[in-house]
Amino acid sequence: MNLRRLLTERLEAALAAAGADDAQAIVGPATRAEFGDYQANGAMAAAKRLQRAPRDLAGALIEAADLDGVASAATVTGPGFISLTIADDLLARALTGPVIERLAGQRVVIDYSHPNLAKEMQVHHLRSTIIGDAVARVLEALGNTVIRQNHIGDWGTQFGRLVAHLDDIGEDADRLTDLESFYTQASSRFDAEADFADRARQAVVNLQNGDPVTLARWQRYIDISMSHCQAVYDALGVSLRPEHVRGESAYNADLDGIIEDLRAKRLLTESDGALCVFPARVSAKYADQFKAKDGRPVPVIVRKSDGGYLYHSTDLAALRYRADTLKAERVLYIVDARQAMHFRQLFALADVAGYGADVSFEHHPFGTMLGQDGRPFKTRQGGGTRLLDLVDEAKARARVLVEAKNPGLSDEEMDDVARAVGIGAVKYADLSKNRTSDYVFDWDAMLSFDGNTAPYLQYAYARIMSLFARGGVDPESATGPLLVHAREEHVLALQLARFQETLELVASSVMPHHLCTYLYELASAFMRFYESCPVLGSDAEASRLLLCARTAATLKNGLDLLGIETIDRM
RNA sequence: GCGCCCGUAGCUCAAUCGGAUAGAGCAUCGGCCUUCUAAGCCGACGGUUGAAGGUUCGAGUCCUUCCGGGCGUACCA
Repeated sequence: MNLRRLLTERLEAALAAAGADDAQAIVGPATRAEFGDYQANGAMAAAKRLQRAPRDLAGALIEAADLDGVASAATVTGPGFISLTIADDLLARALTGPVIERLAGQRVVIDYSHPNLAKEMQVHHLRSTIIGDAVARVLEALGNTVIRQNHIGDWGTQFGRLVAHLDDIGEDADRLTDLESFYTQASSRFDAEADFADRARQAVVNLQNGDPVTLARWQRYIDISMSHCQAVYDALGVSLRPEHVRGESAYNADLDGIIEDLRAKRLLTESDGALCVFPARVSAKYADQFKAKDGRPVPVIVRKSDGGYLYHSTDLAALRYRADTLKAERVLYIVDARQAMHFRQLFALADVAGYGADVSFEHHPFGTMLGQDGRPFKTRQGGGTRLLDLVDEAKARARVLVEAKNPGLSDEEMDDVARAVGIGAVKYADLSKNRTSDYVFDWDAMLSFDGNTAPYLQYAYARIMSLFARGGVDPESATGPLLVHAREEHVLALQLARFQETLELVASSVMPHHLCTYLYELASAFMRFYESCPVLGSDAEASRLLLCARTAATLKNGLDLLGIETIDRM
């Protein structure tokens, strides 16, 4: 049940009846507890249009709106706010319905993770991978058909030297367990050995020409590198699988056709030997965009002067594939904010070429991951932190804490808790931030288990499960009915009923931190309830057990959508 | 130079379409375990939202200028 939508519908019907047809009710959580549970701010703007006194209109809307069984109180406050308190009967119904309501969904392609297979996964791959995965899970849970696309970097000149190096040392997998040093070796040989550099360049040509032997070597390298990525996904609890991979190389065969199509549509201009599209020239819509410093239009190069292709070409082919073959209605690119210009150009290119005209293409950027020194993580010189190392360290640090906090657990349980807590902390630290600006990678912040963190949520869950274990009650059998007496019970029930609207907000905004904030507030509401309201053996036991069971289910569902484990004991 | 993004408490971050007295956590200080896990709860302290104007009944949010930071800016991705 989506309370926000319900209130919006009821109030907007009243607004329409009052003569303001398309006026918005603007319903949201109340900013202060004294103003009830929700507030509607739309009366003031509508009053201006209708030339009425805001407070009078707000009062009339409360009279006219069908709020029976929805709001137990509705009052005009301040200059014309409508303050609403949700009826406990409605909360009782919300708490016995499905935890997540599936809606009529869309076909949504999500492009995320996209590691560069030339090297091992580094911490700067974390954000796209984790954010994209959470978004994919939320959209799926709400009834969308989600198509994950791992657009891996598996093509380009750097693979020439890797293939040449692999050629020299043989396919000894042992030498490839450390991709990082393999890449470094290949790079330094490329710089130092002239004949090696020649063979590396020849390998690039052979790859592009489809030479079977070179392709086999390349495939061997890709397979090994990809299995490293899969190990990271598995360790992180990321839902990406090999079948979601569709890398840059998959579009090779489409590139010539893309160029021919652009040529046929008279969009191409040759400039310094390169084939370009000038969005500012071919469409009045972009006349004021893509300008250089001197005001001249800036081109998007789709084929280099040497005949080679660039990522604009590959991304355009991928875009067309997603629109035409995958039949996407919405395509989400979870990519670094530094690529914002690239995506503006890409979407403009698709627009003038007529690809996916009725598809919503959306770039959802995130800030760069910085080191403690405030500088971006170095990747080219191999100065980054391997993701697999990060996972191991997170588990090790969590394990130390678990041993200190709860020595009574078995060794196996401690491993489970350390994994769930350590990895959960790392993922949650990233997911809980909205910032499109930069993000400081900080071990201490990630592994600090206080405040708005995964362990706090996991602990709340474990406490509830412990309560059910102690009482010998199956959470499934806790069906109420809900009877609200204490203030803490109302607040907790209300927060539980807000899960649906929160998920829908995450789906539309593509911002998982809203779910984190929600879960943190839910856990807080539960902790306060738990401190002040005895459950087992109380007069209100059945109702309170329902609140506990529903909180546990919501925490588990919510954390699962974030890709974070829950444990029954910690 | 031009373009995009950012600037909120000592620190890390919230603030949904422009709403009411800008909220959390950490840190600091003070309380609460003989009953459901103290990885918890309660309280105190902490703000000219970078600056100045403007629009509005109402601005952290929108507009202008300036200051500071990050990123991007035709053949890397």
